Amino acid sequence: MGFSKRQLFNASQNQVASFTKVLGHPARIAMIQHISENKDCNCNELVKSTGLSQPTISQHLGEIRKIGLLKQKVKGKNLFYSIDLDQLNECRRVVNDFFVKTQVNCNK
Amino acid sequence: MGFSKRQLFNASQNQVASFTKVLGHPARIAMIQHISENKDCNCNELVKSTGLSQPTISQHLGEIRKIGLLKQKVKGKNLFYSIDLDQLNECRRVVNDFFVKTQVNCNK
DNA sequence: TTTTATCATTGTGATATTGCAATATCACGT
DNA sequence: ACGTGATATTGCAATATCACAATGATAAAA
Repeated sequence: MGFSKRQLFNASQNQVASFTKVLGHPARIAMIQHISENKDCNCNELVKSTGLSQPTISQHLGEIRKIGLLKQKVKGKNLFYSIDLDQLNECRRVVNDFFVKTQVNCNK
Repeated sequence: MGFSKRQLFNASQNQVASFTKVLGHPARIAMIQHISENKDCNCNELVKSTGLSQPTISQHLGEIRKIGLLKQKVKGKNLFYSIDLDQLNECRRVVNDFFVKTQVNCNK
């Protein structure tokens, strides 16, 4: 095989997994942190701060964008990235919900 | 390539990523939920509840065990799994910390 | 002792991910 | 128009992940 059998699981389970999957790489964690710490952060800055190549960074940015965590604004030839706070909160809520429910169930 | 360049990132970033990576698969989310909802849950029960094969479940259990989320006790030929609540809380704390810090940084 | 039940491990095929070089695109400045 | 800088896309190689069949290990039951 090699692929995930998503159809076996419900929407909520797949949602938690799709959020956490994107967070499951240290480069993406570092990138999200860097973007949050530096207003008007562009791709080149992420390349420098991580030590990864520009295509690799661009690809990771695409993954982060897929779950809606990224906002971008064009300024001339530059693209400045920032975190979509609403979606970050949604992501946090979904993941935290999973933790809380699991914990509550354990204590029954 | 194909491997992650962990050495480029700090311990905290790698820790968040290693926790979320394990949660980044719907089968493991479903398994953790099922274990939390059913005291004295064994491997066979997870096979039935997920629809995945026994070796696959065993492999996922190994991943969950790696981050310390699993406790197990032998009862005859059965192995009963439960969630390690302390580690679940630790995991929750680490992940939530990431969210909180990111959010705070965004608002500066 | 043989069978049966439960779970882990190993081996394998299929697919996904990671990372980068090369190239493409696009907007600005000259 | 041309060159330059910033980012995305493509193509590729290396590695990791996912899933399962086959097998191994162990302990209760027959």
